[in-house]
Amino acid sequence: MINKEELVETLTKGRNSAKKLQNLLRQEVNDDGLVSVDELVSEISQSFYGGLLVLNSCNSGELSRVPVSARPNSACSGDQTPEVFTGDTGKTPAPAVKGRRGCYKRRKTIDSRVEVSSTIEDGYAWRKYGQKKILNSKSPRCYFRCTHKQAYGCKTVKQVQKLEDGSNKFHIIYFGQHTCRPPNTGLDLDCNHSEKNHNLPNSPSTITKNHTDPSLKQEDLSNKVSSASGESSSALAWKEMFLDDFECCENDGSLSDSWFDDSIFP
DNA sequence: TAAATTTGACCTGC
DNA sequence: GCAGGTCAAATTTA
Repeated sequence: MINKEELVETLTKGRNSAKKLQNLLRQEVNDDGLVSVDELVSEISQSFYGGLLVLNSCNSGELSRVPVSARPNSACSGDQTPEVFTGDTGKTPAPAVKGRRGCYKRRKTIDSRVEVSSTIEDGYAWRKYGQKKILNSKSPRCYFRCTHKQAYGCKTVKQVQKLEDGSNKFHIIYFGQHTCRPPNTGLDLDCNHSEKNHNLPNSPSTITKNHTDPSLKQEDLSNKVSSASGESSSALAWKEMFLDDFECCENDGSLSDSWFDDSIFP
């Protein structure tokens, strides 16, 4: 019997080590050698990622999500997000009452992936741009786009909806892949803009601020943010933070649909 | 004061 | 016609 969780962890660790090795080699090889080093390490990285995908494909349980830090960075070189038109749709839009509101094209479900997680945190910074009550669903659906959409044209969006099976988990659908830096790693394989990305604020504060207990004092929230914004462990810290909130509410019996309605899904 | 969130309006696709 | 997805003004927050 394979301990899959341990296997995923091991593969992820191996892949991260490959990244570090690449960064080290980059400092020591000349331009001629750089290409082959990059190719080699990328191949290693892709192999790890492929292994993780295989694992996840035959796993519908807790391992249903590939750790964000293990995603291949190749996505940085190409934006596959379905185009969201903000103006020119090919058709002549009816004159809007206010500006050009609503001139867009609905995204398709291709290039999307689904996750079920106990937390909506994934290490990336998201900005909420909408919320919608869904028919026959108690929980509204929230819409997020990458915070770096403007800065780097990262068109990744995600939809988050609380599951109604009583598991307090979230159904998350991602559209497109990030063209900004990987989450909280500080390590880039082949992002053309890796240098400037390293200076980007990428804390998950955006998405978490309104997704924690609203009764939380501001200084407490700040403390949690700062303590969770470390380079290597921030994702874990934020996950723990969420779990703390959930457990806290569960313990006093306040973790109910109304809790989500008022805080995460007001 | 800038950035993020909320929320009603508007548009697309089925 | 309806449900869902996105926009953007208003509001809130740091």
